[in-house]
Amino acid sequence: MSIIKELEKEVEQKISKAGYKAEKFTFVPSSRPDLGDYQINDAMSLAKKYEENPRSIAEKIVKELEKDTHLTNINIAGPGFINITLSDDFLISSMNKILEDINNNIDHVSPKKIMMDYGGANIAKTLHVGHLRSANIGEAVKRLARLLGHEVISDVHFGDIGRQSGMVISELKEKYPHLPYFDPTYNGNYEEIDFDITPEELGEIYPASSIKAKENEAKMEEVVEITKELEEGNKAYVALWNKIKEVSIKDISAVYKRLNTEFDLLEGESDCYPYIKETMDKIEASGLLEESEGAKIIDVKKETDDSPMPPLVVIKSNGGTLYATRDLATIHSRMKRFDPNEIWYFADNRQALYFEQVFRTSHLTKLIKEDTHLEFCGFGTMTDSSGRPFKTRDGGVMNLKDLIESIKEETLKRINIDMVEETKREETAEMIAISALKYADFLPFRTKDYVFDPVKFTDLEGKTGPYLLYSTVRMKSLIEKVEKEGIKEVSFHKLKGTNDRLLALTILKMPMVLKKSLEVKSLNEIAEYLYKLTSIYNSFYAENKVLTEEDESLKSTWTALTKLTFNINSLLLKTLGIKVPEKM
RNA sequence: GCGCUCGUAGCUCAGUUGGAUAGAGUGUUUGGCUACGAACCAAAAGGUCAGGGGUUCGAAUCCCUUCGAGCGCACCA
Repeated sequence: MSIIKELEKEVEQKISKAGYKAEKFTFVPSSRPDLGDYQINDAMSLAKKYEENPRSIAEKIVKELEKDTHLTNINIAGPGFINITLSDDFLISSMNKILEDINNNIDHVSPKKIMMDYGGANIAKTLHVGHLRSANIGEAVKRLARLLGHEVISDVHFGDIGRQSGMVISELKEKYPHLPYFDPTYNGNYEEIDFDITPEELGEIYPASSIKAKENEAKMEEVVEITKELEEGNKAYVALWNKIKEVSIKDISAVYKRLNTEFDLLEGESDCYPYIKETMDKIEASGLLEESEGAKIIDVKKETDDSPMPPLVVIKSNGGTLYATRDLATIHSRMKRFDPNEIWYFADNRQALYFEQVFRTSHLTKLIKEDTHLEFCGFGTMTDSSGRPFKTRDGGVMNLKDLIESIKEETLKRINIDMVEETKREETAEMIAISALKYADFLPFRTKDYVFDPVKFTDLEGKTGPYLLYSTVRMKSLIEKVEKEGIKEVSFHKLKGTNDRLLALTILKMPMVLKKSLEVKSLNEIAEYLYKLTSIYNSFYAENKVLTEEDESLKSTWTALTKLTFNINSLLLKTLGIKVPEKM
């Protein structure tokens, strides 16, 4: 348990010793740092419950709190706010404990087995800026969940089948009609056909096809037919599709790697095919499947619904599967193979209603256990400055690789060439560019739509990834210099100045930040916290000269403070999936 | 039409299980490299929290309402 959590429990006990039982006990960092470090707001709400003056309640609580030697300057303000200050001795011993083991600053959870579904890249398309959020947020939440003690299995869940496949094949047929894949009389081995396609070309095929199919009914009919034949195992189409998948997955995986996004499972929608029959048998057995206009549907309305809830189509009227069929079969497959307690899905908010339908169906048809928790973690859409989903000038969406390259180019110009060896500059620029991209993506709250402004991502100053990296690298450099010079020991002895104390207090807030972030599955608070901690450190850094400090115990304390901040930055940046270079 | 989400500084965003004086970055103005690394630090200015009403000791936060924006509403994913 974290030090601050232990203190919180202690304070809660004091309140009950004073004779009160708070319903919503609040022990939070003070909004008035001039009055104290922490505040307790319960006297006001207790006043109503116990029909007593809030200030007299506060006084009784204060009397108990005063017995605690960790706390000083306990005072009551306004209608009954209790302000308390942590003693320097307490802060110093806390900092030493955390320096010794950072787990003293983390509250672990009771472990669960969680499957996380994020990434969701589409085989038919190259990765664009819209794929950033799912990868970044999913990966970071995974790392955070593991840090706090959960067992997590992540799956990219490629969109590797469905109408998009039909779109691509149909377009290739139009573009390369001579290919043997489209020759019904072809007798040879489809695997040996000499045909290559680049990721770039692939990137153009799908949008072209999609536009045509929207305008041309005959084209759409062909797409639907090809999709169905592919699903049913048409050898030519399967061979062609496998080739496309190979090219595309290789390309996509390389970008994910650059984003430090790693998956335990590189499965796709099509991997659920062996489970579709079992899944449909289970759904059928529930007796809830109905026929409607030729399709098979499930009514997922609830009596408590106060808005319309459309039924979920499970099998199309042409007998084919669709997104929902495959998501349900994937759930069945995951339950059967991994038996997780929870499954979390990271996808665009616009899919919220759809997932609600799938989750209800899973419960109703008992594809999952009674207590299996399915959760949709939606994220906001990236829009342009006028609020519409982001498009580049020519109407397409910006390619993720191009974006990374443009940030990298900017970064390369600013690398400190005296510090970074020539052979490492490329790698360093990559790390800095990725940090800029990822950090900017974490700052807005998960569910909020946000404006894609290339300038925002390419910013290298202010509240940015490069700022955090630069400061962290500088801390490391300082620690190395102090150690090289020779120092007897590194630990906290005394706090001097407001920044030392502020830094210690900020460090103690870390457990709450981590806990809350995992609860809401958003990284913005961790991102803000990192900036806050780093900027306080930088003020401290500008104010004090550690290296030349003559007071031995102060030098030791300041080195310890630098080390601790560095350790926390390293841990949290790693959790966000951001790598720190040696120099920059 | 029904539903969901949202509206906070010039711009981009935090803050919403109700707490004290609404915060950052950026931009603007100004100061600091003979310096443990200036991708840094210090300071100023910038607000009817979309408008109105209500609940209460207390509202950016909860409820009602008006205006504005985005999204979703069965065989796409």
